[in-house]
Amino acid sequence: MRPLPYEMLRSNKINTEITINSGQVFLWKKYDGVWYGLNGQDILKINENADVESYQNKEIDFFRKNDRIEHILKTISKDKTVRFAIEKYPGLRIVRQDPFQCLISFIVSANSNIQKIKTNLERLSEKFGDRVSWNEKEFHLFPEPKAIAKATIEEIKTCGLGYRAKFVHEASKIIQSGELDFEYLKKSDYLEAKYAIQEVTGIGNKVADCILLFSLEKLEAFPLDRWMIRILQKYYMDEFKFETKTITDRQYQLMHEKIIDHFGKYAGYAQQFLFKMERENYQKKWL
DNA sequence: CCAAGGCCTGAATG
DNA sequence: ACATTCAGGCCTT
Repeated sequence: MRPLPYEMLRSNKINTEITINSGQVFLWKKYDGVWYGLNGQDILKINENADVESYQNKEIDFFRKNDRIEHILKTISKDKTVRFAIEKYPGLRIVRQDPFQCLISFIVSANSNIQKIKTNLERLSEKFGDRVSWNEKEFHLFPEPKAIAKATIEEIKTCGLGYRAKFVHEASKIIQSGELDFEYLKKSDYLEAKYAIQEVTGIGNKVADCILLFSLEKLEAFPLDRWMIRILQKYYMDEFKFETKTITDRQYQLMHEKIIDHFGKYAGYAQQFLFKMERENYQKKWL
């Protein structure tokens, strides 16, 4: 199999624009050509080189620069489809998010669309997050668990969450109580962590995998949403074909096992490249 | 176990 | 205009 171009693996340059617009994060904005993003109780400012400045002066490896990206890209380059995607978006990365914000974000994402998810989360932050200013700009931090936990479901609904408001409320209470401990989950193995967070109503297979991949250090998580199923059917095996509208737990799990067999333990990175590729293809049809 | 139906909301379609 | 449909699923029956 043809190896990836040497220069690409060497250059190792992160494309912040593409990474931010790859469906992983929702609360990022450009001010005067500079990206600012909410990350829990922190705000991140990034420059063209993906250097991160933290409002809280924290050391955050947001773009996972410590991952052995060259090794990972080689490992997941198992077929021409992923290789094409990697060659097209070599600077795409998976980010390391604040777990609570990530968890709430993807509960909100269920049966929704990016534009609406953004609006919902912005309103949630405005209503329940602390207001701060930084570099002469006003921000609302992402709400702390307790701030949402003590709100009523009706108040949460004013952010446009609909039936998800109840889930968001419940999740916040669980996190606040310490019943779910993110630091512990980061150290747990994939399945243990997945079972644990799926106890929260509103977190099913797909949402759980997003949370695990983007905030809990589980690079083998491979979120299977509508898009990914379509991609797998289109470019991969017929085994990924479904006649039914809903995918059962068992089907999801079997699919994930096949995916790990194919891509290996960094499958989550493969998912991100495939997803980005197909989304761009789709959008072009409408531009 | 599996499959169908309903769900907040708002933008896009007809 | 207005009604349907559908969108990065999930839960209940």
